[in-house]
Amino acid sequence: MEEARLAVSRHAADLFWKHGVDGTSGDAIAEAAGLSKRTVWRYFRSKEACAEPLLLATELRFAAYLEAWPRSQSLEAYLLATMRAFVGDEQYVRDGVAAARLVAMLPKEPALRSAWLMACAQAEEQFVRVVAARTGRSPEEFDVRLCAATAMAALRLVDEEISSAAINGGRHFTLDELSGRIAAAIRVACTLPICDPVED
Amino acid sequence: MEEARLAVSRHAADLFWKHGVDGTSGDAIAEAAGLSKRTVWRYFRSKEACAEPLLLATELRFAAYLEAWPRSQSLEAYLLATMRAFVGDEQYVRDGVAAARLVAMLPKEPALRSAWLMACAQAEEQFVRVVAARTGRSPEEFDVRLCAATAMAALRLVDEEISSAAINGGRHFTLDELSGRIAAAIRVACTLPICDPVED
DNA sequence: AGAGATATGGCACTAAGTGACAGGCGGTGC
DNA sequence: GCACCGCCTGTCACTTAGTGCCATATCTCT
Repeated sequence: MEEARLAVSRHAADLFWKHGVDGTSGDAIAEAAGLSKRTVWRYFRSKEACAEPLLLATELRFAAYLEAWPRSQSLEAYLLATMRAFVGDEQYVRDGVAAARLVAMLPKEPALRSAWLMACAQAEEQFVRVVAARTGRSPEEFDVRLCAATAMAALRLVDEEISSAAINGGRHFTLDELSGRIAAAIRVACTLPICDPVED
Repeated sequence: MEEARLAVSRHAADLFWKHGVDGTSGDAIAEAAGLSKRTVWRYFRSKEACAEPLLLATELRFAAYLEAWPRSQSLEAYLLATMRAFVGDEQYVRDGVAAARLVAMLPKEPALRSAWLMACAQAEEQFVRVVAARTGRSPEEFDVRLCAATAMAALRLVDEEISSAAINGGRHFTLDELSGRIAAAIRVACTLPICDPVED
């Protein structure tokens, strides 16, 4: 079910990238995904929303890995390690490129921006759990949610910057650069001390 | 023009509040605003987007006041003073209540959430300018944008919490409480030292 | 007065999105 | 084996969000 939505999202992202959001119809998405229009509208509330699962997938896998973040490891070390693991996963890399393309077209496509922000908002939820786990506090606490929100804001900014530089600017990034910039931004943004090893 | 959009937005927000987003049609908004449907769709790309100007108005007036933030004053002092000024402005208060209502219905109305996030994203731009001015750095710098993003994330969270408590929970807030909580959250979230008086 | 830029309305039209009903298909009980 | 169930999907008619195109009003500049 969630996997099916993601599959549709991959096709939608591809079409959005090739023809723009306005240039791709709901019918085209349905056809590319091999589904009836009706089913597509059952999966998504709107055309832009078709982009969400793909956008979310990248952030979510990221967050999912953070859930497994050992308390004894620093953010930098863990991030670099997980990103090394990621590049072995072909699907992940493909999704990452597709997502970056979408993010890179945000300035031109206001409709995509709302999908992007919605995806970030969902990923924020996941972050709340990570912060809660790492600080041993409740996900309801304001400070916990605040820390998750600022961390997510940092990740979003870095993502936007890197995606634009890579796609529009043709720049290249090494894994160390990528994980380093993400970690640095998150470290600065976090309002709770979660980035360094925590003792139990 | 911008004023006209805001006027439509006020009517739309009212209808959204009364009948829900799905329960209000574009025609209804147009009629309430005394405009043709055609003009409404010229003003807004989508139905949800009709909510943006109102949502934005509150944050933007807030940010506009921050632009005038004297370098010698702390965040807390200035916020309290400006909010005292705000309550004298009837229109502002009405808009604030209407905006709070919309924010309070976010959990039930996914469509509104995207409008809300878009408004926050726009307000973030304004924040970038404030942070740049107060630190004497360029609005292009990553650190400046990061600080604006985290501050905006804090403001968003507080807004969501307070709106929900006030509208859904029937709670009451004094000006000191309001400005205090906003200031506290922003102070914690900021990644650059803009909250205290800056010497020139 | 007349040319041009800008804002609006009217109306036909396209495309996004929904409701209602009818299968298809994998369990589960017997 | 079959009847039953819940769940997902497709079809098709339908509503409503949203656009293209042209006519008209208003305003400004000369």
